[in-house]
Amino acid sequence: MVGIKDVARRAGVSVGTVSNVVNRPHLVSATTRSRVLTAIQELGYVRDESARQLRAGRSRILALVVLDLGNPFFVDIARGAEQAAHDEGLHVITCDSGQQADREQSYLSMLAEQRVRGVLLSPVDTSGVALETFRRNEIPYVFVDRRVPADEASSVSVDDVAGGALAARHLVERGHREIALVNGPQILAQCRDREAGVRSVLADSAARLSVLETNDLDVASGRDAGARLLGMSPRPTAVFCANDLLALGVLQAMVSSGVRVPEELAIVGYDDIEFAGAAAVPLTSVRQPARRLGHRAATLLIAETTEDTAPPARQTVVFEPELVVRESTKTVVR
Amino acid sequence: MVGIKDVARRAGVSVGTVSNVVNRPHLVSATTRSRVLTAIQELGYVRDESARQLRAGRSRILALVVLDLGNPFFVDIARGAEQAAHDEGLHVITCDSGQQADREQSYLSMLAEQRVRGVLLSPVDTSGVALETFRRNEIPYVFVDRRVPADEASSVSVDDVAGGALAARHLVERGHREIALVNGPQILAQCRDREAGVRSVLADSAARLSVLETNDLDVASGRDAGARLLGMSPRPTAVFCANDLLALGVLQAMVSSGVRVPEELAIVGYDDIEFAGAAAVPLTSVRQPARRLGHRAATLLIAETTEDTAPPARQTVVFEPELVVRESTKTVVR
DNA sequence: ACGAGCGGGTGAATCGTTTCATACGGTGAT
DNA sequence: ATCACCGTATGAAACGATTCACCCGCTCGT
Repeated sequence: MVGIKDVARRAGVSVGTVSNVVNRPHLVSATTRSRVLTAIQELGYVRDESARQLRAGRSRILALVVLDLGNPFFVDIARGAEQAAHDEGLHVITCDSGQQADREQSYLSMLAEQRVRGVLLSPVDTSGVALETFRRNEIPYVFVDRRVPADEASSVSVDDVAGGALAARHLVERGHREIALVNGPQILAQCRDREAGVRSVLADSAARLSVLETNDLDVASGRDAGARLLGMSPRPTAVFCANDLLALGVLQAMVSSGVRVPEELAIVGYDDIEFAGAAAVPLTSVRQPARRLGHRAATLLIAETTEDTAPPARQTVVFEPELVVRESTKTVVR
Repeated sequence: MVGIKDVARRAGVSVGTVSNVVNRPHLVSATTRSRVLTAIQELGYVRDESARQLRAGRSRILALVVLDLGNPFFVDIARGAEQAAHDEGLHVITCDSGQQADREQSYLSMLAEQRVRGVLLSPVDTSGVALETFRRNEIPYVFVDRRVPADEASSVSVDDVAGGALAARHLVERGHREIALVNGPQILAQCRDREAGVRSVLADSAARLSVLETNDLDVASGRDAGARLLGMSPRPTAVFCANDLLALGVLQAMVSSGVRVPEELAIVGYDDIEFAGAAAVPLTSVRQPARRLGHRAATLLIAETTEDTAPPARQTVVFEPELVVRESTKTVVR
């Protein structure tokens, strides 16, 4: 494998000069520079980032660890983050923890060993012990889609309590009195918060809430929940699902067993992924600004890594969710 | 930042011994080992992969470059690849080229600089010049979802010609005579092949084909194509879309302008992503074994990187697609 | 005429790890 | 008594790039 020494020999200069040509071309005379550049061309020299990084002590890579890449919501976050990173000449690598604490931990260890420049994290493990390593080694991290106290770290999130409330209020206003919540696992703060939002609204209403908890936040779990929903009595007239994948699963279960949506069951989802509007019955959903979330989080993280002077103050950014009403809740009860 | 030297000092041993504790524990006596391990614990030592890699000459990372992470098909490929890599103690980083040759090139350069162990590539750029670097530096690569001659590289793909034919035959058998193909850009081999499959079937039939080409393979492009479709006369009675995202877009356009599916327009998609079955009208689609694709490709790649003896023979794996019939083509014409 | 300053270039030290030749005390065979 | 060997531990060389102190040959100001 060709290294900087080979280039230097070929061009008849020292390795220092080659390095300068690559990194600070203005320090090198035009003639030498072109001689070096042709040598690089001819040999097909590609610089070795690991050596570069060893010397520099840190890499040019940001990491993003998400809960589920199968959820387009997180893909959008990734896109926002990548865009912000790209503008700074950094790269983002995205890791899918699949909502499993051990996989998350495995990725985090890997990232620490890689000495990534910083980490964007949408955590499973709420305890934060996994981050001890980063703290010790001064690798900055920013939480995405999860609010944390500002003294702990910066975070960029969407107000999930408000989002849950938005959905619940909508259903109550439509006249529903038997409402179900199909929620993901309680370890996820998003799920806890959305439920809290729902409860805060329903407490002041005449509506009754039943909660079905699923293991995963995916379509298959939604189908299961849908099946369970069908067996309930009294059967709810409306269901709020903790995300759109669940909602699509529930909807599939209804369609396949001939239950009409929204006449017999109204459905509200969460995230407003692109597929929500294309569903069997277009889904009412709580929209989150995913791309902006990712972009903003990456921007914050980058600011923390470029510590010209003092480390910048931690920030807690909270976006507001927005209700998008579609067919799946078009009916009014009573 | 704490390094191996700090650990060595703390434990009162040499750096070589610390390295042995971490990498070949059996070479170290139990007492020394535990002394070193506690030192590691106390100091919170995390080994530096870049140094490790510099010495080793290559990393423990595989890369996967896909056309569009917004397409669940590629997410499934990624999952399959990750699983295969994980079993070998390797990690996969996934890059989204967004079907743009320049972004693809940018990622490939980055990966070469990182000296990744190998690359799984679903290429935009058909020319393959981008791979010159990998060839020179002996970084193995395997094509995913794209067949190439075996003397060039291994590849794992699905027979797109057969897939296109499958869809077309299905529509012809249903009695359709005016068929439209909503296809993605011709630079993508997948699109060319699927079209070829369609044409091979329609040539022997009484059906007429009109082709609408889109710039991207996403839902928005599908909506546009749907709108164009509505303006055609005679209007096709069936449409085959080069992937499910396009199909969902077309379907949305039909629903929002009151055209009944499948009565007025039958739709066939491609990939059979999870959302296809949950669509407004569940989509007939050509299923591809995405996970197996990724898993097999990674397995092949790994085999190429562990060159015990001679480099293994290049392989060309081609899976067969499968038609999944749903509501969107349930009608019979005439 | 002499030193300061400058553009352009050099080469060695450095980053943190792995690995390999070497050392050393002890044991068993000859 | 000598030697070979074993288990264990050591320390230095290597990996490839960056960086920094230094050097050389010029020009310019005084």
